[in-house]
Amino acid sequence: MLLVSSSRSGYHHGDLAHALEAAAMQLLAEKPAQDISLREVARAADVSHNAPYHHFADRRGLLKVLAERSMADLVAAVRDALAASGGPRDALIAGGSAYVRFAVEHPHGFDVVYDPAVCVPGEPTDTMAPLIAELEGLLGSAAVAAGLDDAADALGVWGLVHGLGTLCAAGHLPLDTALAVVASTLGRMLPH
Amino acid sequence: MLLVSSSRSGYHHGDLAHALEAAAMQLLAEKPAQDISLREVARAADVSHNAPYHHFADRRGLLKVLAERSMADLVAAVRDALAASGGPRDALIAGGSAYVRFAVEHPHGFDVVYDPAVCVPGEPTDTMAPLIAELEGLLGSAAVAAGLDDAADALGVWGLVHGLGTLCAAGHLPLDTALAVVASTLGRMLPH
DNA sequence: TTCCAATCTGGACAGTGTCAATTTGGTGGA
DNA sequence: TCCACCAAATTGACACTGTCCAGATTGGAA
Repeated sequence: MLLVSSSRSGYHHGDLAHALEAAAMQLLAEKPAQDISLREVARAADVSHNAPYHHFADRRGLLKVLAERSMADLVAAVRDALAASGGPRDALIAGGSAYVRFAVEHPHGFDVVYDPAVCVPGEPTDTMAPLIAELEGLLGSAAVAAGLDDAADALGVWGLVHGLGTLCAAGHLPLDTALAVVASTLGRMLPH
Repeated sequence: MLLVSSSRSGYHHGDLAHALEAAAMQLLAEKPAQDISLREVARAADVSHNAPYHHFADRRGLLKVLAERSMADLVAAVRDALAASGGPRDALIAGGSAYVRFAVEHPHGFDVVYDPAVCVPGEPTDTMAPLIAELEGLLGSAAVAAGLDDAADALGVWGLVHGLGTLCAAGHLPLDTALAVVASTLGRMLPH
């Protein structure tokens, strides 16, 4: 378990909020958010067990930041995949595949993004809300460009890749199977 | 918070395993599995904080049983919906809708079923494995009956309803929207 | 330079999962 | 009938957690 480079000069840390965030993201790569304790994060940042409370309201506050960072990464992965692809059909499949791949490669980050105990869509964060909107927008316009024509179709795409990503991350089906299902199911949905 | 009728006669409980299970299922209707403590369940069953250890290996053991019971309920809901419907297309849509509805109506039960920290598909339980197989079988044969033709299609159906159920339970879209998406997306997938 | 507000520390408390040692009460064998 | 035994349940203890509180320390503004 690596420590985050703290560069402390003395009593005051300087940029503890980011240090804690970085330490927590490192832990999130190894274990589920549920198993990450505030004290553990404080220890990793080489700071007293109470220091985090000056930068996050509580444990949930930290997890919210982890969710925001993870969501930004997820959106970026989908955005890049969409941009890198040729035709609109391939782009939609590539975007969906990127979504599934992210869920499998960053299972704990993916979980915390959609954990209702961390982020309640009813009370969206200023950072999280636009990210969700962007994700829906990316999938929606990719779906339209590929030949689908309404909001329900876009949500269908989201639901499909989200479900496959979740099942895949939980170990219920292997990644290559999930990716094949993404391609074939989207292929069935699209007009041909 | 109701106590489960314990009918204790004395020092020995008689059927503590089931009493604990019932108490925990009752708690699961109100709060996520993550927030249910072993001691709380023991208290609800009117028993010492260590009594559960004679019936479950540890906290995870209890949660596994909750997952098995919840999965049985989910499978039953899908099975009933499939059986109650007329044509094969309607049946598939009804089964998918039942899946989504279960996720929304029993969000904590649905969560614990697919929580990789509770049930790892790599080491399946004797009770859980056949339930998962039955669920896949139900969705698979319904998909085939409706006109889809291979395993990938069946997994696509599962992925779609699982994703929509998860997103819906997490509050990312309302139930009626999700049900409409189930119908329209499955309609697109099916040959017409 | 003085003083303040933000930051960090230590101590404390209730709650938790789990281990260990102990008590209880029914059951099978003499 | 009695007694030894065993599973079930108990109390006690420990380390760990989130969070509240009071005090210490600091950088920077007045």
